[in-house]
Amino acid sequence: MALTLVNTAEDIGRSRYAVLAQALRQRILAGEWVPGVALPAEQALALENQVALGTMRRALQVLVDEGLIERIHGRGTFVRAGLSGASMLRFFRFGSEDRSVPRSAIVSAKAAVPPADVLRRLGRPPGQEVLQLLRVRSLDDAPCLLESIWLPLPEFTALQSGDSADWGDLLYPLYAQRCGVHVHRAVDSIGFGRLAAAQARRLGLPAGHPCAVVERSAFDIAGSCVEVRVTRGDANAFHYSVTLS
Amino acid sequence: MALTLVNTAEDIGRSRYAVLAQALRQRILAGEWVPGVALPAEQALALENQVALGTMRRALQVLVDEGLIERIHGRGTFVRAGLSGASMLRFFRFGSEDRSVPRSAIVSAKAAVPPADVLRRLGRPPGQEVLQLLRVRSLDDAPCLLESIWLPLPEFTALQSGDSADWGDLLYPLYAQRCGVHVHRAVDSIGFGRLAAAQARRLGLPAGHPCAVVERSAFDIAGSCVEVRVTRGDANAFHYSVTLS
DNA sequence: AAGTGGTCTAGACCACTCT
DNA sequence: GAGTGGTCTAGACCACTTG
Repeated sequence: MALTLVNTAEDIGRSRYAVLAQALRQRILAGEWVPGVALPAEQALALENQVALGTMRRALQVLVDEGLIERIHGRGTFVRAGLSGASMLRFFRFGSEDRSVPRSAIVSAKAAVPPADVLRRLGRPPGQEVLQLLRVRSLDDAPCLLESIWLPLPEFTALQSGDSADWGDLLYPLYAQRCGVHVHRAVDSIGFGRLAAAQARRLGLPAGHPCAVVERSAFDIAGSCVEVRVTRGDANAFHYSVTLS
Repeated sequence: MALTLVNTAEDIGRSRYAVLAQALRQRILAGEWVPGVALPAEQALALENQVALGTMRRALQVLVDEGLIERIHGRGTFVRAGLSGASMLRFFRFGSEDRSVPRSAIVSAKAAVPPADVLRRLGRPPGQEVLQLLRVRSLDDAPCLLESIWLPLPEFTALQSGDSADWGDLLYPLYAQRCGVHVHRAVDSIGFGRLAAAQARRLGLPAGHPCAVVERSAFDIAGSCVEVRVTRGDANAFHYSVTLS
């Protein structure tokens, strides 16, 4: 299928490569190309759209900068696979020096109606049930992070019935394999709080202990929110670095 | 002065525009061009270096991406001015809705020998004196942030004698005007702690109250550390957002 | 009107990957 | 060797800013 050669109202005044980038973006979001399979060569795309090579290259560069595609010299242009891991560990410095992946234990997995703000973030109507996971992550058998995770249904029904013992330590690859959901972008919102008694017990800390709270909204390539997650860990272990320029 | 046309050992295997970018970068760091005055036109630079216009444009784009220069359509290419404000307020949500600049009060300003790690970050030998500022920032007359600031000497001698009453609420413009120091990049390292009694008193909070601690190292365009700052504020007001993609 | 950066073209040639 | 993206050229024309 070739790009339709229309000049929509939004196109006027915009540069050629910006219009091309937008057209390509829409084809990617529509699923015309999937991760792992190469897009047509830049030559072919340029011909198809009757622009010079350099113009098409520039349009593709826009999508590279957006993180939508990646280009590999000699191999081709690919839609970027989802995030494999966006470890919460980057926010904490626990004793162990190695940056190993912490062990994961699913405490519970059941359908439930979450708080209203979680449903809003998931873009679901009030009162709807979603899949709720409770997870404890441990380093050297010491629990360090507590996670509440909400996943929309029916997208994640595949996780509802199965045995969580063989899920492994990383959820995002699991989402991709079992549910075909690829996390492409995530927003982490950091705050401060205190552990409720039940939470403290699981982490081996006293009730009311200060904790860092990371609220994550994860999105797929089309921009739909596919996961809401709240992670809590000892405030004393929290550490994060930002650069301004 | 024209660029010297030498092929250093580091240049082999590197693209033409990368070599050009490096050469321009060095001339900028050496102070050949300063903020506010335009660089030569891309045409002139291309001629001077005997490359095509597109190649020079690409080299300049590298420096734009690095945040070293900015290009303004119809006006020219400029070395970027320093950060005007890198407000600590972006880490906190205090009551007042408007994102106004908090009032600033200098509590003390004196030469002193700082902790060893501060001297190390400033790249100064152990035992050397630097200028130490203690500052309280307030919103609606309520103190909200406490700052310890260390500035290397003799670069900041101009601030040692003067009256701090007329310094205003933003320090970085002051550094630029009075000391000729332009902050170009800053690294903020975030953690949680508790307020010592003296600190708590200044913020109107109980001793031992949880606080967020932001440790900043600020650098000039050449990469020298020109300020170390430790900011403390109520942990309950801390809030920050990061996006992964 | 003159000077600046921004867009676009139509090529050539190079470097990398896969078969 | 064939196919991919990466670099580089030498132009033309456009859009924006300033005098």
